[in-house]
Order: sequence, then structure tokens, then C-alpha cells
Amino acid sequence: MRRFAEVAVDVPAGSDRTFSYSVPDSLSILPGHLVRVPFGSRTLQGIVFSVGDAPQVPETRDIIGVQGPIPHLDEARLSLARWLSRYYRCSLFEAAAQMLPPGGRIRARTFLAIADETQGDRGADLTPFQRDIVDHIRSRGTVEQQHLVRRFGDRVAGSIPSLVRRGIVSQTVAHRRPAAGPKRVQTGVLTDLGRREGPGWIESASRAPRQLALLRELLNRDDVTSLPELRKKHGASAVKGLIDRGYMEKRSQTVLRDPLGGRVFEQTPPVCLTSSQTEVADGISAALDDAAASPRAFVLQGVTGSGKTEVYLAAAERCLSLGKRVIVLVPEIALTHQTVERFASRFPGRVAVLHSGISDGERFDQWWQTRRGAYDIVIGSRSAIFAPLPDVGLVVLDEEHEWTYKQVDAGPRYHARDVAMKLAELTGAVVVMGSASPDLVSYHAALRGRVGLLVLPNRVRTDSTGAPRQGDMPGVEIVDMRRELREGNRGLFSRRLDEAMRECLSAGRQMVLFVNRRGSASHVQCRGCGYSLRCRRCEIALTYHRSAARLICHYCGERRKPADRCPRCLAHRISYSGTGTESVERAISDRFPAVEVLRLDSDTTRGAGSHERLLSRFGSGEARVLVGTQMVTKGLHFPDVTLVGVVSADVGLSIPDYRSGERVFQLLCQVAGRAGRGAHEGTVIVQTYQPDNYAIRAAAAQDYAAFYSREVAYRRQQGNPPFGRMVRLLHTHTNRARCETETSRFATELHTERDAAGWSDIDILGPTPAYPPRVRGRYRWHIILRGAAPRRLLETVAMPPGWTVDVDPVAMT
DNA sequence: AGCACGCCGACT
DNA sequence: GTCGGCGTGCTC
Repeated sequence: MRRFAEVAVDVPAGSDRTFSYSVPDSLSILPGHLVRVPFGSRTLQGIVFSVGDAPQVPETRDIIGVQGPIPHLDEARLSLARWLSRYYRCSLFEAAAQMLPPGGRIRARTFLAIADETQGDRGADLTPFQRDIVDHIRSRGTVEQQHLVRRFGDRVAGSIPSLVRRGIVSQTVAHRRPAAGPKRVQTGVLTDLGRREGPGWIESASRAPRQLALLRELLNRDDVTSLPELRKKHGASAVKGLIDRGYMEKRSQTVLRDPLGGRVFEQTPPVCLTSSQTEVADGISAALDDAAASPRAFVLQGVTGSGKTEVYLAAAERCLSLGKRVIVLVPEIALTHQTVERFASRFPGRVAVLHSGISDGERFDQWWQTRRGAYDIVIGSRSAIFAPLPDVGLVVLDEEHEWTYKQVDAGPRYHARDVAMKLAELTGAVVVMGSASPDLVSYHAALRGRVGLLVLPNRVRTDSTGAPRQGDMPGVEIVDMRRELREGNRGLFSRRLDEAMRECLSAGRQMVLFVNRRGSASHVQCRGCGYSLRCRRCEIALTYHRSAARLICHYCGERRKPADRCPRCLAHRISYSGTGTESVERAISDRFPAVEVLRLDSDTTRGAGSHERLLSRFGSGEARVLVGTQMVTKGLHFPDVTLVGVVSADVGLSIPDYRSGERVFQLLCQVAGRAGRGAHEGTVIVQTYQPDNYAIRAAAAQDYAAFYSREVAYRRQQGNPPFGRMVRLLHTHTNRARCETETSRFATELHTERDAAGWSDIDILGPTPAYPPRVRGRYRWHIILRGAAPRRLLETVAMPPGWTVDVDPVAMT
């Protein structure tokens, strides 16, 4: 019986359908296999979704070959890919590609260059559009075709063939080098001859002492050693000599790279859980033990320091004892190092780490070892939810409210929390979502009973005997900066914060200052004409960075020398205002010259390991003050920190986004959690120009319930999540007018479609300019769909080129 | 992404 | 008439 495979092919316009291919007798094809298939005139990658005996079309072509020792995806992941593709509106291959190992997806890239200058200069032969393309290629040297498509639009594809045919432009196709593959090393092993005759040869006391030493070593050890190592120890000639004699031979062997390898973790026994931790862990265990138990997902609410990690560890232990495996998601691996270490030391040798911070080679090996079942626990950032772990029984999302769980830049714009829920539904796994300030949508679901709610009410502290005791949250004070200003204080620090800083330093303690922006001055403006310096390619103000002596765009990274006169009116009246990490660092140094200050932001943590180095310097007490952006709000545990200052809590409140209140609340809660983690009382001082804002007040009171009830009322009133779903349609174009008209045209089309279908419950908001309205030279307009099922509207409408769809957007930027 | 097909304006 | 650019639709 002939077999046919349904294959999702890696073709951009490939929608969410599969193509039928016949399976040649020489190949055994299973669902989940990564294959190469003929597609038109080319060979492309595809993923087999099913195998059967009925093709969709009468004529099929053969699958060319199969990649990988075993199918890359299992049945659960294939179902997950189907869901991902439908829910987030991407091609089936694109969805499945998220679940491939590093180096798995190999796309051909087409490069263009000017082939013949003399031909290119015969301008009369070219249409204006071709002229534009040729000029662009000439100015850049070699250009990837995809860049041209982004720059000039889809019709580039139609113009290229004639330019190539006439020899004006040359086209080269390159396959992206495989990012990673198995690592092989040369080893030297004894031959049978060597094993038989070797001992005798040593007895004969030959005049080759180095060869004898090498032979002796090989006879005495069981494990294999790499050839380079043997050469280093015994000399290349000894190695060659033994090989020539036939006593040793070269072998090639695959070795595994392990990011945790070489690091010895002390195995730590489970600590004694507090009564509330036990209660919570029992709730999770009940769901793990009984596959029919409901609910199967839990929000675990607990303030920082309440021992959520200990609960995760207990749940993982239970899950493993039932013969199932665990995925642990952390928001950013660099900032949650401690969590990784806790798991690695509790379950030595059983933990795989999958995230972007490790090398492609390591990731490759971890991926395949995980696929083969060599690990029981996978820890990683967002994309680790797609780890090929067999028999998943538990998925933990640490700090579930973190926005990094949503993919925003490319591919399917998925939310790892929603993917986790779907994966759990497909596999029967239990989901635990931990946070001090849960995402409003998650918490709402928990109150409605769709997911379980587990609460850890108090901080756990260890006293001198090592036994846990209940701890207190630090006191939070709000300082009204408007009043400071009225009373003549124009500085960065209020009198209260200044006083607290002096107290903290004189008591020999440490402090953390949080500033929501890097740089020295965020507004660079001419006092003569009011002109504010903006990025040439983005519609955004440039930030002055004193240490780099440059104006930097925080959106595209463009760097400019600061101007000493206004580019518009030429007056020498440029003013620098607005706070950033650099200006705060400087203000502290001015005020306390003897104190060492560390700055932690993306400027000071660029190099590999610099993040850890800075934190260890702070941890050792060498520096007493840590100034930084969001980075200082997450996961840090420094017992000597008794003061946390929020220099300005307002940044972000004015961003036109329905979630800005939630953002500020979560941020302040997290910052507050950094103080008083040791034996001493902590103080948190929040400076703000909006002391009456509900989010700021609730965060200061550490009152999640107060924030929730207020915020949820707003959301209900507006029909925003969780009371309605959202889809954001973003259109970008290099031309301002065309961007605007295309967005309006499409909005009209959507209105017509909606009214024809009678879906009056779907709101079509906009079109409006996105924020910022221009990035990297492209204007940005968007339309927001809102309602109970806004995605329905997109099922009947095809997205034109130049549009991106973001289902459940986390930010409107 | 590439390629075929077909429409439409500019030329031998 | 026909050549070539350019938009459209298909590829199992």
C-alpha cells in the first residue's frame, strides 16, 4: 500500500495548510519528522503532520529525505503547533518551527549585488522602480533580497528576474550556516593488537619511552581521551608512533556539551516547609496524583520571599516520583540564576537548561538529550515551553506576570502562559503560575474558579538557628514630589529620601535606587525655539548619555554627537533635562563622594558575564549603592539592603496603553520586595508626582486586592481584557501617506465585513498612529479589534502584505 | 520565495 | 503584431 504524508512546508505564504507527498519505499516516515520536499522548482523543509493512504490531490511528488534520528516533534507538539498556527495566525510550519532544535530550520537567503557597473549605468533601459532598486543595491554593496522587500514592498520580487536576466544584478543563494550540530572529537583508543602485544612490548624495555608512557596510560584507563589531549601530554610523535605500530587507532566520537557541566552543585535536601507552604504544595500534589482532579492550573500568589521556589521544588519532586517530567519557565535566565541553581542542586544531573544565553552547540545537545528523555526537568525562558520533553506532568511559570513571556518581535506572537495552558490540556499536565502580583487576567480566572488560587501569605525568614520564621514586608512611604517642588527642592531626591540615604549609609547598610530609564537626560531641547532633538529614523526623543558622550535613540540605537547649537534656530541654548540611571549615579557621587556607586542597566551589562560581575561586587559589599533600571527589580537577594528608593514612579503612567496601571503596580511591588530581605528592617521610598494614583497607592500599601478591585472595574467598564479579547493589527510603511491610507482602507474593509456578518459585538478601534509613530524609518499605524471573539473577523479577511497580527497584545507599542 | 501566466503599453 | 514589465496565483 502506498503511503502519503501531509507536510507543512516552509513557504512564507504557506498559510495553515499541509501538502500531500508520497513516501518512497526507501524511507520510513512518521508524524513529526523534519523532511525535505520538492516544492515548485525548489527543495524546502517541511514537517510531517500525519501519514495515511489518501492524498489530497491525485498527483503527488516523493519526499526527498528525512532529517534527524527520530521525529523532531511528538504528537502532543504537533497538536500544539496546529493550535498555535490557528490561534496566533501564522503558517503551520512557522508554528512547528518554534519547536525545532537550534539549527533545525534552514532557510535559503538570496543576496543581490551589482554585477556590471556599465550595464547598471545605462539608466534609460530601466523603469523608475528598477532604478530605485539598483541605486539601493549600489549604495549598500550586497543586499539581502528580504531587505529590499521590506524597503520597497512585495513587488520587488517581480522586478528582480529581469535585472538578473540582463546581467545588471547578480543573485546568489546562500543557506544560513547550520547554527549548531553535534560536536565530534578525535579520540585515541587501543586496538586489539595493542591490548594483546602491548604489555609484552613494555616488558621488552623499548627505546621509545614516550610511546611506552602513552601505552601504559591507555592500558590503565577505561575511559577514552581526546587525541589533542594525548598529544599535549605525550607528544605528537608518541601518538603517531603508536598508531603506526598498529597499537592505537583514531576514532571519531560525539561528545555532549552541557551548560551546567563542570559546575558542581551541592545536593541540597528538601527543607522543612512551613504550614502554609505544605498546604499549597498538597493542593498541587492532589492534582498531580489524580488526572481527573480539577482545576489543573493554579495561580500561586505569594510576596517575594514567601518561599514560592520551595513549593515549585516540592511539586517537581512529586511529579518526578510519578514518573512524569517538569518544565520550569523563568522570565529572564540572567536575572533568575538563583532559581536555576536551586533546581540544579536539588535534582543533580537531571536538569537541562534551554535559553538564549548558552551557546548554540550547548543548546543543540541539550535539546536532543531532552528529546531522548535524558533529562527530567527543563528550565528556560519563554521558548523553553516548546522543549521536546516527553511525558510532561508539570509546568511551572515563575513570575507569571512578567511581560517577557509574550513574544513580541517576530514569528507567532505567542504568550508562554497560554501555550503552557494548551500544552497542559493536551498532555494532562498541571500548571503552576507563581507571582507576588499576578497578571490581572490570571487572577480574574482564579477568582472565577477556572484555575485554582493558592496563597502564601507571609515572608519566610531564617533566624540564627536556620529555622524559618515569619517575616515582615518593608514599610513603603510615598513622597509627593509636587510638594517638594513647591517648597523649593528642585533636585532629584526629596528631603525624605535624602535623609533615608544618609541614615542607611551611616548605619553601614546598602541601598538600591530604581530609575526607569537609562542615560543622563531624556529630553534634549532648544530653549530658544522649543525644538526637541529626535532620532532621524524614529519619531522619538533622543536620550543623552554622558558616559558615552552621545545622544542615543532607545528604539533603534542610533548614536549622534551632541550638538552645541540648535539644528533649527542655531541658538546655543540646548538644555538637557529628564532623569536617567547615569544622572542618578552622578547625583549620588556628588552627594556622597566617598561611597562607591554601581550602575546596572543595559549599557553596563553589555559584555558577557558583566551582569554577574556587577552583582557580585554589590553582594560582596564593596559598593554600597546600586542604581539601575528594571534589572534591579528582579530576583536580587541582598540581605544588607535596607533602603530601596524609587526615584520616579510616574514613568510609563502616561503611555497610551490600557495596561500602564498594571505595569506600574507590578514594577513597584517588585522593587519593594528588594528591601529588608535580611535581618534588618527595610524601608522603601517612592517618589511621585501623582501620589494619589490608585496603582501607586496600592503598590505602596502592598495591597493586591485594592489594586485588583479598582483595575478590574476599569477593565469591565472599557470591555478590556479579561472582559474582552484584543487583536492588534499593525501596518508599517516607509511612506507616511501610504501607511495612513492603507490602514484606513483596511479598516473600512473590516467594518464592511463585520457589518455584513452582523458581529456588532466586535469593536474596531482606530486607525490610530502606534507609539512611537515611526521606528527605523517606518511609519506605524494600527487598528485594534476588541470583543468576545475578535479573531473571528480575521478568519474571513486575508491580511494584505505589510501587516502584522498580534493576538492578545501586551503593549500597544 | 520563485515561477508561470496573462494583461497592457511601447516598440520593430 | 510582439516584446517585456508587472500583478496574480500556485506550488502537493
